[in-house]
Amino acid sequence: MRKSNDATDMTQPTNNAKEPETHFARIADALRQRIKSGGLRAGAALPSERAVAETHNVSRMTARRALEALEAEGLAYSEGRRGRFVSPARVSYDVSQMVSFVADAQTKGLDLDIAVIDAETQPADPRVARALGLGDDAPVHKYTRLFRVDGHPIFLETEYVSAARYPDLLEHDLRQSTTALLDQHFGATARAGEITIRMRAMSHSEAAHLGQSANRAGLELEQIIQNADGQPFCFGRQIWRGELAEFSARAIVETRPSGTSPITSKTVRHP
Amino acid sequence: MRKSNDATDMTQPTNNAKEPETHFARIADALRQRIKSGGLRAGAALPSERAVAETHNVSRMTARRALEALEAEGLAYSEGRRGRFVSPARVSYDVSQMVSFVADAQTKGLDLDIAVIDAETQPADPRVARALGLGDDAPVHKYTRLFRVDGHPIFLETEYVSAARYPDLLEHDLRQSTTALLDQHFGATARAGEITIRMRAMSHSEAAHLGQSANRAGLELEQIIQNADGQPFCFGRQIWRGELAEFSARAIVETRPSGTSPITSKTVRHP
DNA sequence: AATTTACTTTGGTATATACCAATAAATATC
DNA sequence: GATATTTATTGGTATATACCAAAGTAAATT
Repeated sequence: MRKSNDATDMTQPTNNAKEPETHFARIADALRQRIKSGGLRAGAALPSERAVAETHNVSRMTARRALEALEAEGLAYSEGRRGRFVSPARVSYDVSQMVSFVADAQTKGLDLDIAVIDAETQPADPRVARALGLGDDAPVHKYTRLFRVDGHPIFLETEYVSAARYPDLLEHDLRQSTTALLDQHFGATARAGEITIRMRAMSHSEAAHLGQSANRAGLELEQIIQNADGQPFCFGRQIWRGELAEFSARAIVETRPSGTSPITSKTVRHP
Repeated sequence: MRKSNDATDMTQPTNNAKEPETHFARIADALRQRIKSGGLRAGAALPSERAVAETHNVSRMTARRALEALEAEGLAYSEGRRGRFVSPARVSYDVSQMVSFVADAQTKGLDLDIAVIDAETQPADPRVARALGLGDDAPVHKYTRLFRVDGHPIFLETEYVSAARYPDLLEHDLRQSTTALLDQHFGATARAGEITIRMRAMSHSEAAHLGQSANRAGLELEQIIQNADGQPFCFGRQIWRGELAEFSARAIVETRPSGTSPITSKTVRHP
């Protein structure tokens, strides 16, 4: 069952402005109802474009627009030429408590599995070198892994660590938490992390690994993991299927702004 | 100029797998180049669908797909029937240091302006009541504001606070930081916050306020702001234009998991 | 000079059609 | 019974066309 996305429309200034109510929107509404009412549950196949076109007496392109609308909402996803399916519930990831999704997923009892897509050692590019505090072209281990929950690909991660510091890392089984691995075998304990989250489009190959069609938007999560001395020792970049995830964090207001300087408001354009 | 989105494709296992190279993809490439090379800078209008169709000798629908691909990447955005334009650089928001975007934006010297869309007092719905620790149907102030940076609508926020605790809040000018407002006039000081970030589609009216076409995906940021006693006093929901923002956070690993129990890896499906 | 009117451009929606490649299912072959 | 082979289904791409409403521009009118 889908976790109700109770993000009710925020802007209802008492007006019940009639929605455009185009043709494809009505069809999308109908399908949306079938999903919400439980007629189509998570994992179930949606009717094909041609089927929707016929039952609603519209052209296939219009049926397609309706189905794509559901995709955009995250209610459904496409598996290429296999068909479209109802999305499962979102997975929550608390980024401020733990730096490892694996550990977080474990405590929640999720059926997680990890596949190693690629692993190699190569010179660090400028961005990676900067993040890890290494010199340019310093050797780094780079490994890409695909994470699945209940069989659904959910995100793709590429991590970088210094090859000089952790020489035989790639000899270990990478299908586990690397923070745990680095902790146990190399004494590198995660103490803090800097995380950046942004929305961006997936590349062709990323989309392919995640079972998505190209040009889909996803969430990129970039993190630099530091040890007790504040030294960064692991840099990672994840691309998540945006409709399947949500990230939570706890913020602490440390720097009590002295007096909280009066904030001047700017002019308003639509008064 | 666009901040280089140095999210280089993560999955390049030495293979230079030829991209599908469809017709619309080639056109998108050409436009992408014009943007990256500076030929089209932030704010500039992209050629219209019909213009692209003519110069590349394709149908308008194919030209449209190319332009929509750029939108999906965040390189461009559509302003309805006004045309498509090159996106400005992303705005960064540090969610772990400050609970207020206004304060964060100020320190960065951004040209921020706030427009009040709606403000009213009404009984709390269950979700809001739960977040604020109030009884159901307790009166709350609800106000919706549109935030712009350099004239670009960037996010829409609806906040809820107890009307009983802060009776005349709506009498004040809401075109400023409400955390500052609550702090100065009511002694409610933000100390911590719980934040959730997820990707979702915008509603029609949200998209309209943000100058977007319908069914666009955006980033929802939900936050519960607490005072020094851990009591929640402000609940807010923001919907951001995903291509214009990025969120950063700092995580601290507090609970040192004793021994870091060995993590069993699951079976891999694509070995 | 300010306002109204007419025209043009633009993206959004919609139809009808066509071909392709990957997938899945049914069928024939060994 | 396991293995090829054929067939049907599906989403992805592409074309050509058409109408609409909103937005911008130019011309005519007051």
